[in-house]
Amino acid sequence: MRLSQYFLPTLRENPSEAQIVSHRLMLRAGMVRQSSAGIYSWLPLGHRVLKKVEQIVREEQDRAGAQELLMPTIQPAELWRESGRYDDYGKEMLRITDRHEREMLYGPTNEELITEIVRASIKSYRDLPKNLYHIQWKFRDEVRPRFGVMRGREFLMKDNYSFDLDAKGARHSYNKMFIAYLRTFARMGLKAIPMRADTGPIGGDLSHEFQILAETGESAVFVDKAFLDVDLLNVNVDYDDQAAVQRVVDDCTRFYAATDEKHDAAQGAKLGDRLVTARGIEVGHIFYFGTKYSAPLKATVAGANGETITLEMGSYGIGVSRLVGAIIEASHDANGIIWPDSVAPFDIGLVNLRSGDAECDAAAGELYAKLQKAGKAVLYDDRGESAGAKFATMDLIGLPWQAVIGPRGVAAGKVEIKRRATGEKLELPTDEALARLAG
RNA sequence: CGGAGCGUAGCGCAGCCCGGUAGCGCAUCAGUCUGGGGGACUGGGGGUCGCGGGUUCAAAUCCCGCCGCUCCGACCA
Repeated sequence: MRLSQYFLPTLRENPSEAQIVSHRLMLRAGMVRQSSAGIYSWLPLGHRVLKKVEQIVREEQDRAGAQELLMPTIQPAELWRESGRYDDYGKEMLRITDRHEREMLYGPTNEELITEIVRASIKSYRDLPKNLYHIQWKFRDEVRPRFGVMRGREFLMKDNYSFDLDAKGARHSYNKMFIAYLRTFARMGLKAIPMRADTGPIGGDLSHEFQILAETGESAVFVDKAFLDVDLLNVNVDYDDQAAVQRVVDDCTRFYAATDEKHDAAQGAKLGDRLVTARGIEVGHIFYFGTKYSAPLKATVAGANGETITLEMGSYGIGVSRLVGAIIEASHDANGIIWPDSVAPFDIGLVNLRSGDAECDAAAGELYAKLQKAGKAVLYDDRGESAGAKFATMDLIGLPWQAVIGPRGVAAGKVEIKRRATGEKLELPTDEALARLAG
């Protein structure tokens, strides 16, 4: 993509409404624009990141055996009356009336809808277990949206729902998601710590939140220092091996870690100076809640002996749009964003320091074509801006690699490449630079 | 939902107290010079001062109402 043609409205100054770093940088880097409180448009650069994050989530869900579907954003109030949550949910739920005066709502979550789908179509114990997910926009009418995309009212969320015959099967479904979550966050360069969590209005008796430690986190968290050394980034296991899966989960929960609501002061005190108090950004939440929805909604199947079995359910959420902000909170410096390779909107930023100069244009154009041919996503800054402006833009938008072509380098047959994360710069002969970047 | 603050050009702000018909920096457009970390100069364009009402000869400025946004707290992926 040529930057001269790309829609990338960067801002030199900080918009006054943005208080935290990820919000400021997303606005400045031209990733999002606010439409109204807590509701954002995703501009091309932000949209690319959102899609990358979404795709990683999708791949790890698929790997763990979940199946993707897509449910609507608008749901009938009727269903929510069946589960009893229509009144429980309160003002956070956006209620809508259609032209026929039917009561509808913009879904804040999908337990009712998925349960209806399953109860209508799954009738036999032989059809279980099932784990179904979708990645869809949700709306929760927060009293006080803030922190940009991290606490919006409209947000993109992956949510899935497991259906099992018994508690043992449900536990395994839960454990698989636990591991899928660790893998998902690790692929985004994030260390998300699983913590025993409050189950909230969704209910249930087994729940973990996945928290990224960051100063701007919304809630206080308490962690055993030893936990910070546990390798959560290289989890790999055969999902069908129930015992092995359980061992991994046990291993990753062996140290104390709790959110504010679940924190046990006495247990924390026992840790002494091993207790770390920090703040966390919640990027995922998993629940096992048994028959909380399947019972009132009558989601049952026939068992082997013709008996009626009420389904055991769990639900699992990942805040996809929130993750984009969370990644920035975890990875930035004074000059801008530092994207982990896996979610970067482009792999390489190619800077032509002297657009309009025949030799520079030719060298940059050639490198641009070759990198693209090698399968790399390249943002080519071919604008007539000054060198400083181009460097500042590249640092701001945080592409993992920068390749710089200028008259000095062209004369010597060299290209300078810079790693955004470390600032390390290397001046290499053109073909070596190409090999390095294309590798 | 309680408390506070702010709405003036795309962004950041001044002007408001003490009424006289709008200004600065950045961005933007044209041109010239520049050219390895948001460069310089010259000349342009862009604002029903959030909306509605009131006071006044005259309102960005004073008064009333509304709307929006932000911050602190209680609540949430």
